[in-house]
Amino acid sequence: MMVESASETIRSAPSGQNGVGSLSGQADGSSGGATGTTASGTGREVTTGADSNGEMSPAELLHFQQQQALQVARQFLLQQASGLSSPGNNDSKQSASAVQVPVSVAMMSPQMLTPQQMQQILSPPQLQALLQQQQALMLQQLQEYYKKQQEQLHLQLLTQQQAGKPQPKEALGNKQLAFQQQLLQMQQLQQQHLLNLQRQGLVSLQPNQASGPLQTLPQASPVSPTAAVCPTDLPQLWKGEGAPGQPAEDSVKQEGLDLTGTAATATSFAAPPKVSPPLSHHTLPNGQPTVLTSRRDSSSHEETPGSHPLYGHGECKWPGCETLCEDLGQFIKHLNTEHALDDRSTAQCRVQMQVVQQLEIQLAKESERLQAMMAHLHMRPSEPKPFSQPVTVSAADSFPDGLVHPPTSAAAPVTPLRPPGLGSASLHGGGPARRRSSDKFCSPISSELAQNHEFYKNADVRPPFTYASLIRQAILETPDRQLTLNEIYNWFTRMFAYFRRNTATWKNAVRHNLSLHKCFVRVENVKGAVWTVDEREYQKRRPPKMTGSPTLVKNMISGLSYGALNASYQAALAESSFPLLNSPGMLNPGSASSLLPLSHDDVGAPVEPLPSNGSSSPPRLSPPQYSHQVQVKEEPAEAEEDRQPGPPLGAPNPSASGPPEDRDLEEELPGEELS
DNA sequence: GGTCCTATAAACACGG
DNA sequence: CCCGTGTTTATAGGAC
Repeated sequence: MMVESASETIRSAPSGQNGVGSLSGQADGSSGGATGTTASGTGREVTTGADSNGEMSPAELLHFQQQQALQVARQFLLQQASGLSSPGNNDSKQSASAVQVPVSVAMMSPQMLTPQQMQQILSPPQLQALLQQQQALMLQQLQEYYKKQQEQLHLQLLTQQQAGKPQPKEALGNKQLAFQQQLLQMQQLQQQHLLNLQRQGLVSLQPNQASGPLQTLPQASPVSPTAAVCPTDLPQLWKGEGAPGQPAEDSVKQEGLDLTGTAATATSFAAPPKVSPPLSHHTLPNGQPTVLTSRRDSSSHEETPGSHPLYGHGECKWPGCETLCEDLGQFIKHLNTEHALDDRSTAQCRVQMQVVQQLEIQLAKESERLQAMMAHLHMRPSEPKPFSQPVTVSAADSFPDGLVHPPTSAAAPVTPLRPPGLGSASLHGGGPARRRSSDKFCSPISSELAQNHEFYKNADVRPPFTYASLIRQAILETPDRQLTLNEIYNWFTRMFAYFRRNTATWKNAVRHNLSLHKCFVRVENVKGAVWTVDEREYQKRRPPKMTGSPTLVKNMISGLSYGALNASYQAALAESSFPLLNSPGMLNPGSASSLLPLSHDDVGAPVEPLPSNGSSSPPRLSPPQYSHQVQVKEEPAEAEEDRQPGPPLGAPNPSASGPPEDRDLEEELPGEELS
């Protein structure tokens, strides 16, 4: 989809690789480019089990099952995510393969799209409303359900007691057993719910089959999940296959649900003319690497050579699109034509992103619940939670240094699987701690980078940042805030697989940028020259525009301008039949801004670094004011910059280190006034 | 259509 | 002379 335009802007990979810059050792072709992996790695996690309970204590059982439920949820999340990212991987109508991926992936992958970004994309009010609704409903539902289960349990116990087992001892034993069973049942039901949730995206799964493995309990669900819970307004989310008789399709249909499902249900399914429940079906693009057992239903497309995540069962899995395609080729064609980069697709993408986020939140909640349960039962989670996230998803949103980032399935296609729990932080060569400090005044690029560090590092993908911003980032990541040219080179190659491969040209570009932009100041040193960043200059020159990943940028921009957002988003909503969101009331820019820390990417967000200045009329600001603001922002950097260049390195010429700044200031202020 | 910004390519200067 | 580093110029595409 978005690839097309992307390739347009990002003019392919540098063709003529004259061996000019011999970066000697560093260009180890280790990058390996976009080799396999894909999201397939998800398939196994949940392995059923759960049956041999006989010896487990209720608490253990509980824990175990909760874990499973969580895993299932996780799976679902991953799939959702992969579904998101997938579209970009194949449709390569044009060429520039290496380039395309990044853009599209960057655009859709949750990994790349940080929660913040997602939030940017979706108007805060929308998000909030969604979240709240969904959560409320889910909670309500679960609570009701569990309540009922417990009641039932109680009842059963009573019954048993009344039935009067002669021996008290046995009675107790029975009681326990009953409890265990009940617990197990509850857990299984819960798991089922989760599975349903997952399944909804999988059109293919048949209710019976799906439930098969689960129905290990004899008294399996006297109370069908649905029945138990079922307040009519319940999100279909849980409805799923609760009712055996219900055709999978049925439940599937609502899949739009989770995300909005709630909302949608609550209001009504005002399916727009064109596409009905848009989000529906596709959600789980193709292949669900399935969680449970190895059901073949979903068929592991991922693995199949000629598969596409958005293509399955002969039809396009794009949200709201069920176009039948005979073969992959036809599908690709369809994809490129029908789902090209446009407002609609973009918006749909956003919606999908929200779906994922939604699920993440749910997972977090479940996780929290588990912990609470465990705590209550005085159990300490024995097994290391594979996905243990900070329980509160919101935490991820606010990552101070943008290091934490949830499910990374998005990057799956290209990056080596990384331990989910592991933030990219740990991988940061430079050292997270160090960066942390600098982040304060680093542009968001840092967070973006931090979050997707792994991705860029391993994927031969062109980072969606300008050379200037990258160089700056490299420099600012340094304690000294200064780097030699060669060190900058190294940073590039270290941080981006892309720059490991396409050497020559970008080095030239780096040099060119260093020389060209006033924001880069060259400081003579004992051992040579180092480059530093003049934040003032850098900030000054940002407002104008942005380049890098056109699509990404575009999206970010749109995310910033509510007008655009609303337009596209509503378009999507219309198609997605999310009436609730569509209601004007939901879109409230005012609250939006207050809720979201609109952090833009350095790439395209001129505003961030200079918030106060963000009024975007820098030049107009009175000199004192302007300079003041800048200084405040910059102080830390400057301070270091001032000292570092000189003293630490021997500073033969103190004039070199100190002056540059002053000089700049002098030079700049006038310039500002002029502009 | 003009302007600004960025990317890319390439020529050239300089010093080690 | 080669190489790395810097500087500068030219060209092209995208965005406003």
